[in-house]
Amino acid sequence: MIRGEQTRRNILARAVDIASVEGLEGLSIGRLATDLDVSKSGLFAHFGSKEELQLATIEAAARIFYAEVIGPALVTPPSPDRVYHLLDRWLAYSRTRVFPGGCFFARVGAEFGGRPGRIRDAIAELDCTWLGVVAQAIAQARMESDPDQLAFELNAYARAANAASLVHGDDNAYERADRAVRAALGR
Amino acid sequence: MIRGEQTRRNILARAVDIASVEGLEGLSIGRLATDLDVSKSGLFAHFGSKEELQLATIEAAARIFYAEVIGPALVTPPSPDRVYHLLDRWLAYSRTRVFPGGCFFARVGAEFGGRPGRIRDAIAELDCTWLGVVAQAIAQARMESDPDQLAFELNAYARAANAASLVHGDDNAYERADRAVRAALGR
DNA sequence: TAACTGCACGAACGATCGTACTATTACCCG
DNA sequence: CGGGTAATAGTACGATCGTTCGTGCAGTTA
Repeated sequence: MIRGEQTRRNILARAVDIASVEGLEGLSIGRLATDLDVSKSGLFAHFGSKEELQLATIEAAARIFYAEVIGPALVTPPSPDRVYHLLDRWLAYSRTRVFPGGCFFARVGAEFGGRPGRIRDAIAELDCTWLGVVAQAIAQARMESDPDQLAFELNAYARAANAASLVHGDDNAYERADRAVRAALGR
Repeated sequence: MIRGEQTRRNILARAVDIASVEGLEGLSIGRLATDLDVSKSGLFAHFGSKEELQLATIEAAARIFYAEVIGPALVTPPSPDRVYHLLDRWLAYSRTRVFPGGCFFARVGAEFGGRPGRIRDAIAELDCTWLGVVAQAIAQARMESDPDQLAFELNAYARAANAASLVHGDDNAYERADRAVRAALGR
């Protein structure tokens, strides 16, 4: 019981890193097993199918995201500061490469966006959750008549910075995003 | 010459559609050949390697993008209208699924963003070109002291709408993006 | 000690990947 | 019309994909 659970944890810890760069399709069982020095069949037995491995990887990434971004930002009491803190944590989460391939969800969202199925559904739900947290923080701070609209715009800045930094290999976009966030929040 | 060129065109026309959904890695030569009812080896001979096929596919997608977005918008003379027109064409390009998987460059940019190489370089250059066109239009309209900053924000709205519509399967995000663009342009 | 359970292993499956050859067709030019 | 070249087809390769199966080892329970 205990031994198996620890192995599973190790597998997923490595899986999220690989998937953030190579995608959930590029995450091959053989490659993952080789990296971890375990047998392909032993690893496979933990999940039963590739799709289950992919879903478990998304779950693991979501936990990391929550611990890195949402959790820390929610220590700030409801206020405009909390909204800024959420975005600031998100930008740091991308910039410091909590996942080596940048934002995990941007990577796999683009991969499965055009393909309906359980994986896309899981990603969509997590995206809704994140946007919901931001919108609620905005609503609680009473800083905007349309919290969802502002949440959309703030999230757009963050995602754009993540994408630009990855493609162009520099950090300039994060400064642009920070400036845009501050302007949108009236700072 | 003529016969071969036409075949190449047919191949790339199908390739961009597949790659916009499955990515440039998911674009397999066998699958592509089957779809087009040609032999795998005959198709392969046109490019010599998979990477060359991928680069040619990016080139073909860029031409379509130019014809669908940049070209039409540039008929509007330099002005705030031109800036809005550029963004409006972009949103239509994504919403009407000129590529079945949404924006081709968002898809493959996420795929190769974390992986240096010729493909990422090609994507980065095209991204720079697009942002440059938008920034120049802003500068010519003299609507902002920092055209690059505004171009970043407008592009962010568009990309976010593309991603959201794909993942969530609805068109709401395009209205949010349009609202954000109009607000940013002071309309 | 005997039976059972959880976990990982190696070997092998058929399918598909990108790529390399050779053979065959189809077209252009003299 | 015939010869040469460009374009396509055919076949085969080694590698890797996801998956299945049977087996052995470790630890717990009876």
